[in-house]
Amino acid sequence: MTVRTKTAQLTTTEAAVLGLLSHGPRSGYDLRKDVEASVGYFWGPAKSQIYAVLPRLVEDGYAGVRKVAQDQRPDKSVYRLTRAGRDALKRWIEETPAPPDPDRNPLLLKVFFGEVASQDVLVEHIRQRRLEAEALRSYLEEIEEDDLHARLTIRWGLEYAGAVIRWAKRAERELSGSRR
Amino acid sequence: MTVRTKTAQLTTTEAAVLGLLSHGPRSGYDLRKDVEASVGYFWGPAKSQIYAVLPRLVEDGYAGVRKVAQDQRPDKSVYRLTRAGRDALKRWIEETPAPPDPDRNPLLLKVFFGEVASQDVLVEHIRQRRLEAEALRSYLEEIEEDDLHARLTIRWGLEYAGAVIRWAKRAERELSGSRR
DNA sequence: TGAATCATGTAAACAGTTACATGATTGG
DNA sequence: CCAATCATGTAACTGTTTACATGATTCA
Repeated sequence: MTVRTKTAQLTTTEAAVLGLLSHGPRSGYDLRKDVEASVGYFWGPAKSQIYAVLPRLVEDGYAGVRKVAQDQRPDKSVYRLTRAGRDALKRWIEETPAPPDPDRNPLLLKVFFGEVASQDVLVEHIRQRRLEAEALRSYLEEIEEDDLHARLTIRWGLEYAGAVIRWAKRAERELSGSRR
Repeated sequence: MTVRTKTAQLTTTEAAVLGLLSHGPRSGYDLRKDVEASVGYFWGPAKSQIYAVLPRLVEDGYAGVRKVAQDQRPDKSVYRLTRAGRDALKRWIEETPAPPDPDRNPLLLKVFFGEVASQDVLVEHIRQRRLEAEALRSYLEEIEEDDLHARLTIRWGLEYAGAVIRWAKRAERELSGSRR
């Protein structure tokens, strides 16, 4: 049998799920909603990942499950964080090195090798990225958050969006001015 | 036998390698050096990936190989971009949608769930990220680049580094002021 | 009637990483 | 003599995604 030691490192998705559970017990379905509403813009696992991760967390003693029968709704499994789970999350935050960033940026790759392509199409890609950033900015600007940690992530989102917008505007201008 | 259609989408690493080959014929070893000196800070595949990708590109007709015997040095395989390869790269740049960004940021996850951990350790993580960004900025500031596309990626790096530094400074200050 | 929501998963594939392996040559 | 550079790979693994599957209920 496979005995997994408690000190084995969490995957990022496992840590994210434990983190969400630290806000209270939830089902897999609830977690998916939560992700969208909170960490969604910097962490978005596939739903199948969430369902894959949950039983593993239970096996490792990081979470407990309780089956909840519902009438009028399908039954659900509600997971809650255990003390060991909270410790594991703490360890992950404190000890797991965060990989250096900026990492893997396909758009930049397109720009860097952009001379072989149509400049108009390239500009359109950049414009699209800018529109996304503008939408993110408006979305984040409207959030009133009183938790310090959540506020910091929002502020990062705003800082990031601002950087994208400034960069994109200039890039759009300069690439439009170049012959194609 | 497995017949791969020419129109199958490139992986990002394949596109990156084709892009590098568009600057002239190179061996796998050369490509690794190139990555470090150019796209390295936003695209860094493992070396084994490069060697895995190259024969695949040849199979698909996107690159040609030539074995070069060297005395005083191990032999090497020099790859060059074919016309089909250039077309594939162009198609990738123009047609493959670039995944929205910011995507997958483990440090932000740490910050968001940071209240369960030691604030000092958290601040240290952020400080570390800031130091990386400051190093990146100094590195990029020194580059004199006359190619427009390359210059745009450098400018993004500077914009990004600036955003990280501003954000981190404030986060460090605010988290240090909070009780742990 | 039919789309959206609630609710949970399986199977297969995939891109990419880590660790390992080999061996010659050059320069301090 | 030893570390670094040149040069190329294989094997095993892993985290994650995509596509598929099921079925009840609510609301327009």
